[in-house]
Amino acid sequence: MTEKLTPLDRLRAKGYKITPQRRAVLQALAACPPFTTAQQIREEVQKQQPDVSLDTVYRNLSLLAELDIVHEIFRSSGNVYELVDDEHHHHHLVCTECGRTECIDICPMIDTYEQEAAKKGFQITGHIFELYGLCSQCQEKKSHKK
Amino acid sequence: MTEKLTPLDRLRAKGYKITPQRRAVLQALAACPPFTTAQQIREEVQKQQPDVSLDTVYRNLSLLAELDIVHEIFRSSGNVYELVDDEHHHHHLVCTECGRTECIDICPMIDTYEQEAAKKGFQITGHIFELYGLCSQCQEKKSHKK
DNA sequence: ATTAGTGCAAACGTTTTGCAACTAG
DNA sequence: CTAGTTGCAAAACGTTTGCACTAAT
Repeated sequence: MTEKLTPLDRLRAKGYKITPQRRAVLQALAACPPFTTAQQIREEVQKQQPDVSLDTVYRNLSLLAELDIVHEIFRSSGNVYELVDDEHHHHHLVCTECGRTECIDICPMIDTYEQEAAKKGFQITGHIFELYGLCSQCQEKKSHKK
Repeated sequence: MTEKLTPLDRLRAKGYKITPQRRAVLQALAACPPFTTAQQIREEVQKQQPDVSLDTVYRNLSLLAELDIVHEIFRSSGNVYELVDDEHHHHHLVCTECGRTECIDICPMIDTYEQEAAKKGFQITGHIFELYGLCSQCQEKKSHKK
């Protein structure tokens, strides 16, 4: 079993260099909640390394996503990122009005899907499951308005 | 039971006007496969109404998405759209290398999630479930390369 | 020494906007 | 008539890129 390497080790193993910027991005990812934008990650990074540019953050996030160290999730208002955490796999419940996000611990991913995908020749590498709805506050606002 | 209204009826019921452009967008959506970009929809629209502008297409897609007549799905390279089809509810299996997309008919959405969401005060309005993987062709390419 | 990584600025593509003209109801 | 809708052009936004310079190995 080849596992439990730290992100840094995995980078090294692939021949990537460990720069202060890269370390900082990884630290920022650990410090940020799930679903953080590149901008927010940059702000977190800059607390420690004030001169890291936004494009370096993007380049590193792309690299980390490629290596499956972070999840990259697409949103209309920009992509969001979160450190992959196999220990605490979870999904999200997002309010479509205000963006409030809650975690859901139940994962719908079952063997049936692997099989279904295999039938079509696919080898599954990941999945996204997101629930959309209205949080209690936004439900109230809506009912007042109408 | 209030249902089975056509998209046009639903627009009318909400007080929106039925313009030729709006009709054309709806027709284009019906003619396009799932996961179509705004650009592609515009091209389809222009086959019949050559002068429809891209921003009109966007405005209508946003409106239709708000009314739950179309699904708007976020992709890093731009959002994609598909007509909501309650008869054939499905999810997608996307190749992360080439973008090839297959439909999956099994839906993971079960009452447990509604309950889980309700506990957190959310009222669920929708969900996204997407499987990512490598299609057979891209699996081959990858194994050759390495 | 060599190659990967960085910062800068400029480019890119998608989506949104302000506005004046238009049109469906 | 008049509120909603359109087309245009320009702007906004997140993201990517080319380049010369720097730094990790």
